[in-house]
Amino acid sequence: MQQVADHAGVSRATASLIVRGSNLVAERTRKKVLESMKELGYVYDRVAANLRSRNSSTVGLIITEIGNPFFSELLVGVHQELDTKGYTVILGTTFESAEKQDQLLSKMLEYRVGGVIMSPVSGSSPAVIDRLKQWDIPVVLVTKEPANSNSDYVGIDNVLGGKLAVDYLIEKGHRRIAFLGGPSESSARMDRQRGYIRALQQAGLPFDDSLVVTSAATRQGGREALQQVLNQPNPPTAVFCYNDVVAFGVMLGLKEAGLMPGRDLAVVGYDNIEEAAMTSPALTTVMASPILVGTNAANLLHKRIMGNEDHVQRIILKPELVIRESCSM
Amino acid sequence: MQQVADHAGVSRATASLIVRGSNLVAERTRKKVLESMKELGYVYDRVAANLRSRNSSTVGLIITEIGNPFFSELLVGVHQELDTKGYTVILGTTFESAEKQDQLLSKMLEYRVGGVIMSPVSGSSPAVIDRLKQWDIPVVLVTKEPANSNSDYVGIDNVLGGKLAVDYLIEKGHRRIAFLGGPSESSARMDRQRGYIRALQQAGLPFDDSLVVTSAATRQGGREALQQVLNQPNPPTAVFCYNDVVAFGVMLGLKEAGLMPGRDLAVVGYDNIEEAAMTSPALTTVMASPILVGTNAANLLHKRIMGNEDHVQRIILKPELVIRESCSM
DNA sequence: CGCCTGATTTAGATCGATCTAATCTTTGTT
DNA sequence: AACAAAGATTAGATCGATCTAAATCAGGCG
Repeated sequence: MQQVADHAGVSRATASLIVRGSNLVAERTRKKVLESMKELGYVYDRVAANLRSRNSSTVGLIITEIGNPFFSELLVGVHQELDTKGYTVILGTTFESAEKQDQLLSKMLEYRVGGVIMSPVSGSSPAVIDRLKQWDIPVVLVTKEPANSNSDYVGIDNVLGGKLAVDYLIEKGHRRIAFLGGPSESSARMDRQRGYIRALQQAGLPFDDSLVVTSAATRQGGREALQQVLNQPNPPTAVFCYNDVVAFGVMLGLKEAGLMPGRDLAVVGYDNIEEAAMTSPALTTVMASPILVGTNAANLLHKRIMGNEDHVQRIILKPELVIRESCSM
Repeated sequence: MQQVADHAGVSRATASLIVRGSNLVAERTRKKVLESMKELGYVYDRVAANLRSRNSSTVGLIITEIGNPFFSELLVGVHQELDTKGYTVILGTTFESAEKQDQLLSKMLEYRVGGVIMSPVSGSSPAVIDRLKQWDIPVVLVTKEPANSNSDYVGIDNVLGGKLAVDYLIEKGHRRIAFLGGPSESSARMDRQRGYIRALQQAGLPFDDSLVVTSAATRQGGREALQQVLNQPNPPTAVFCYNDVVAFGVMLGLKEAGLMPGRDLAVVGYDNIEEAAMTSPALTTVMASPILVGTNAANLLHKRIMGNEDHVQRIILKPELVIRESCSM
């Protein structure tokens, strides 16, 4: 920058004003300096700039699992939205490990990010988040939140989602409905289960806890959960799955057992990831619009960083049931 | 850091040595300073550190499309590998726009990344990459490369992949085989087409260019390409698709037209993304192991950054055919 | 005890920008 | 013509670390 300034016959300070697009500077000088920059092939050092000005233009995104399309779609939403606002995203994945999550948060601190969007590891305490807040780094939680965390939150009405799914199954005539998959400590899972129970109660159906199985939120988890429930003396006629990925595992497991999803067992998923429309039978599922969660979170974080929001926000998106063929009995 | 140093009764320089894990410092002092850090809640400022020491510990990853599972799996590979080596990934998506790609490269420069892994936009010239090299920033290209770029490259033997797929279809008795989808300028697509043509020639089959259709590398693109080829007077009995996502679109289109993939038209994909095993019928496809591409690229970049590689590397992974049910006629 | 050697520690400059507060130029007013 | 107000520019300190080269310290030896 010194070189540019010298070449254009101005001071460093003036050159600095220009790269920042200040209107304090005369049009003639601006042109002159801009030319010098082009001529010398000057590259702005955003890192040095951030160091001095204390505002970061980078934000951290911490998710629990990158393999799950729900999160990669959420990433798309966040990324798109923040990109247009001029932020740079630095990415971290916890793989559901609290230790990794701590490391990542430390890293975000060390990089002095302007804010963080995170989906906390199931069962993590609000303390980890307070660590960021202590440094005045805004945090927006997505999809899950630790009990009584007092943070901005963007998520999905999981109780409603669970209820929608199970109401539909009941309406279709099912009376033994299982709830399969997902990690037990996850707040999202607990809410979906709450919806499940509420629907049963409302229909006067008994709650049978042998029909509720937790597992990893993966295909493999879904397969295993299905085994447990299928081997019972009185197996269910329908299953509501923690998410679409689990549902895929369940369908895979059914096929392996020579059973036909939709005919021999009704299956409902959750998330409505793109692939849900492509399986056979196409998956009936609760639409959670991960991209929308992402864009909302990004917008909220942006406002927070700008200081345009004063009190804690909670954005709860309403899910909808997408009916396809996996329960057409 | 000044505060920590004062509190521990040492100088800034000593404290700095300690955070960097130097062995020049006495064990007793180290302990003392580490304690002061804990007590004062000190947070290392990696940004400031990078500014002075000129080595970045962040690397850029530029991909063309985040929605495509091929890339999100590649991202997983890169991310995992670089994570363990202590790098931080900053992410960019070009959406196949050369302009966006330029912007992203500028951004990477401004952030003084230590290196870049990128899948260049189809048809981009080597000039954009030279811009980085001029600043001594190592670049590893993945999956596609501009004509005579002289860079490190990790990719898949697409000619072989195309040949494997079409050989198989020919062996199954097909004689009219289409090649559908993908952007025309993409080097990956051109190579797969080359393999397709080679297989036809070897079997003494004629090349009919009305059976080759380009499109966006998306589901929708696949659907559209299918229409074109299906409305012909003499439609094909098998299609080889540019990638799995396109193949999904094709299968969707077939179902919409009341046709059954595998029975009425054989379908082969490319990539072997996770979902390929889950569709119905399960997709026969060429396994390209995006994760492996990612980890290889990450390793190569790491070596380059360390200065452990002297001459240009090209890593070409050999694909394999994964036979499932989508051509079981 | 003084000197040398190797192990520790440190002062001060530096990375590339921004910020503050002051200075230098214009322009407008009476 | 004198002076104030507005407009444009700048010197020098600063952000939080690292680097260089020099200073300090401890132990061993003649």
